[in-house]
Amino acid sequence: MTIRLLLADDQVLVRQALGTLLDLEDDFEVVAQVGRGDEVVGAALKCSPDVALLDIEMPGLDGLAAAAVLAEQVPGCRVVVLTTFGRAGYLRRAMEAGAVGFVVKDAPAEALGDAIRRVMQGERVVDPALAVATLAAGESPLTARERDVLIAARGGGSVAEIAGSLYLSEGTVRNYLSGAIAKTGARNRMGAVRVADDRGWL
Amino acid sequence: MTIRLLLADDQVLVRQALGTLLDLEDDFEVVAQVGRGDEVVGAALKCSPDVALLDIEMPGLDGLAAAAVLAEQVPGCRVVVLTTFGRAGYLRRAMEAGAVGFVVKDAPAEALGDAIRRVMQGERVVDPALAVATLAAGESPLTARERDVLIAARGGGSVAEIAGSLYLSEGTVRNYLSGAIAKTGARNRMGAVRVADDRGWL
DNA sequence: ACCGGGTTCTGACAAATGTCATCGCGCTCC
DNA sequence: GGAGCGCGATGACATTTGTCAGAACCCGGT
Repeated sequence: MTIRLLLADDQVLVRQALGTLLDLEDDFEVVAQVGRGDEVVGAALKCSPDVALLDIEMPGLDGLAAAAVLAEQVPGCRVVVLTTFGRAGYLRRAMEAGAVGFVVKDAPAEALGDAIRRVMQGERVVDPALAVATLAAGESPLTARERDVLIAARGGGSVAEIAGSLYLSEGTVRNYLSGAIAKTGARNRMGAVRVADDRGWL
Repeated sequence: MTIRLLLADDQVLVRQALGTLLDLEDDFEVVAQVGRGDEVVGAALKCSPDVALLDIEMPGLDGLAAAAVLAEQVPGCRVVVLTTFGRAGYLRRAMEAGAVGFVVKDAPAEALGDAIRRVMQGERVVDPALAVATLAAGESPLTARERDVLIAARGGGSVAEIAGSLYLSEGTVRNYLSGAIAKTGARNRMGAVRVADDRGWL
């Protein structure tokens, strides 16, 4: 009984290479490959894979959102997030989205096959070091609006532009920014954006 | 006569997958795999590959710097840069560093094998669309110091911190920053960092 | 009914940032 | 040898940011 796999990664070369690698294992069979997040569910419905390996950075729909939709619409398919960055917030959000495994791309190749087999046994698989880092980063202390403002600030606009895009007054934006700067422990906007982004609070 | 390959990429999983994929081709043989830029030259000297495939983002020494050293110390080895981002400035710098090929990771797998075979024929291989984008982005208009200041600013520090780290006065830093903001067409530091980074000027 | 917290605003203030003119130094190119 | 350019600095200035206090509103919980 082979394990049927769906592979989603926007980098064609990486996806094909990974597909080849996994197909060489006797008990794996790659039944679908997609390059966009919004193609994941369709492919899963058609090919009914046992496990979906999702990258996070994808056009259309990001891997975390795709994982959430998949968990809801194709409950028989287990989700393993396979991504470049072991950023703390990603892991948290992946788990909230219903993923049962989380593998970073700089793990050795055996770790991936191992993870797939273990999630098929019903286990949850996460790199222990990453799990610790996630707990250390903690829950986001930002309010919803502070988060919005930081996201808008990420593009590099002035307070006036941020205010315009969110339909807020400039003073309000400055207040939220001030709060976010305090909560992140940064000393200015750039630092706050950086810290919040790294911790996965955005 | 098989083509001997050296593979350098910091993500173990991607590297192994790529190695497997390439090894399946009859005329390729992966003779060395490394995960750090500063291991490239040593491995090349020991294994004398015909072509080195280098990722840019690597710890130790970045792929572009590694390419330059390699071109100088192991002239018999052709360099193909294989990277995630088709950022304009990367291509320019790769060529200056002596690379003869440039492949982005979201090209189809055949493109990679094709590129390797063509550089072995003495051709230079670059994705045409990327070449156009590079010409459009143009040469960096930044002076060396403006570039330094922007790099220092990327971390999110204040003018005082940047000045301290570069041993400059605060006024001087403000002047350079001002010049960089004007040249990038941005309206503040964040925008300037963003634009310059995207264009590969950093 | 009251309290607390998040949202939104205002106004005021200090600090940081961005702009400009100007200077001197050293280098290169003609 | 002078013109031009990048580097480094200074000082003055306007603008933008960041901080703080206060006030109104809505909502959920006690």
